[in-house]
Amino acid sequence: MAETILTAERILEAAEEVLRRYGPAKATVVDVARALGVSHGSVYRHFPSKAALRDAVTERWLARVSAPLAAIAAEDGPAPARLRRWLDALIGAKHAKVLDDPEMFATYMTLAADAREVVAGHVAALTADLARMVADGVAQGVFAAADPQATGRALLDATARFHNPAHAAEWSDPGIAAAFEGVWTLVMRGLETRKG
Amino acid sequence: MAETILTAERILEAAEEVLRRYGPAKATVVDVARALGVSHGSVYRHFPSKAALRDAVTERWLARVSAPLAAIAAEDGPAPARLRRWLDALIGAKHAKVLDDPEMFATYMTLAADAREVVAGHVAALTADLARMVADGVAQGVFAAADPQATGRALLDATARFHNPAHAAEWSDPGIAAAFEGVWTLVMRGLETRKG
DNA sequence: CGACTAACAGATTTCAATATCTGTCATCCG
DNA sequence: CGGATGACAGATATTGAAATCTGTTAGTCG
Repeated sequence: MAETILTAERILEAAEEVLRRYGPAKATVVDVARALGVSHGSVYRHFPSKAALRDAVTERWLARVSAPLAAIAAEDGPAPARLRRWLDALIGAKHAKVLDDPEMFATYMTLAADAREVVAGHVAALTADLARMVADGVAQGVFAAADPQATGRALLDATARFHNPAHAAEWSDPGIAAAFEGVWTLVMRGLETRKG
Repeated sequence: MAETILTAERILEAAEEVLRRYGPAKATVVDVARALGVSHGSVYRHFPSKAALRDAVTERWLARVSAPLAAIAAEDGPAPARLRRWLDALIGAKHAKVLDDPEMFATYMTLAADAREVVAGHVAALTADLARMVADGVAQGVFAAADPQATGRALLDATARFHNPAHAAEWSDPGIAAAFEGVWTLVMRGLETRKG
């Protein structure tokens, strides 16, 4: 299997492993090439720069987060429960990642800070999921929202403390779950259609 | 004036100036003492450690932010407008600080990261302001909230993107004001009493 | 011919020596 | 005697020379 042809995919695999081992500060293109048994020049045939390689690693990682969420957003059934499931999945996935591999999480935070464009795409995908569920809720007559896209974004922003990595240090706070319930209650009340 | 007796207050003043000049990484207790024309041993008569001195500087800074907010929270009049004024003041103050002295803002972010307890007190003060306004709104019959304290905290959390320094990099985004309006609309709708 | 290598220039990082800092304390001064 | 000093030990930071890395390209190999 070491005889396989060198592909972008194999390079990404090796880059992820090298990042896991050495961390973002010490992982070099030379290390990645060494792990693959090729010269570092070969890596530059597939990625124009170290930054591009890191961006691609980041994109893969974010895709693994957003794929299952898109599946939830696309489900049938009542929008409110689906929205809750989606948020629980997003928040649960993030919290689990910090818990069971804090160093790798810190590594990805560093990568993401340098990959603003890739992150913007990820945020757009999440917003689209939320907008879809809001629109579904409006169609079902359970949500009131003039602009589902804007409301989707508002939901993402309002819950930032619970899923945005910038707040990761707060996730070990014992009151974090209660705090999320507080925000959930508030925004659900803001989303619901009025009775009477 | 250089003949004034050495007080904690004068040390804090000098420490702030030294931090402004050298930044958090290079500012030393020796620098502070030098600025005051005393030996660094004298500084340790007033503060038990460099960390305690930094904490005190941080506390002063946070107090300058929260004092005007407490005044707004304590005003009379309709709670919704007051709440909006309070949030505008908080967000406006933070954004102004980054805009007109980004380096000092970064310095304070570094200090705050090491002064978790002091920051917790600041957050508690802000939450108390919000809880008070929510409770006032309930008394005025314009807000519905079972637990004003929890709802106050939910408001702070839901608006974190717009005032928490961890998000400072996003504040130059041209869409940030619109994003705040989106969250404001959503949470106000969640706060209002239901008609009919 | 096309994937890969290897050598290179300039930029960045590492490492160990040197200098500075933190926190303490015996001592000094008014 | 209360407030300040300055010298000290151990920890931390700075510095500059040497090593390594990034990105390019001329050239090798199948």
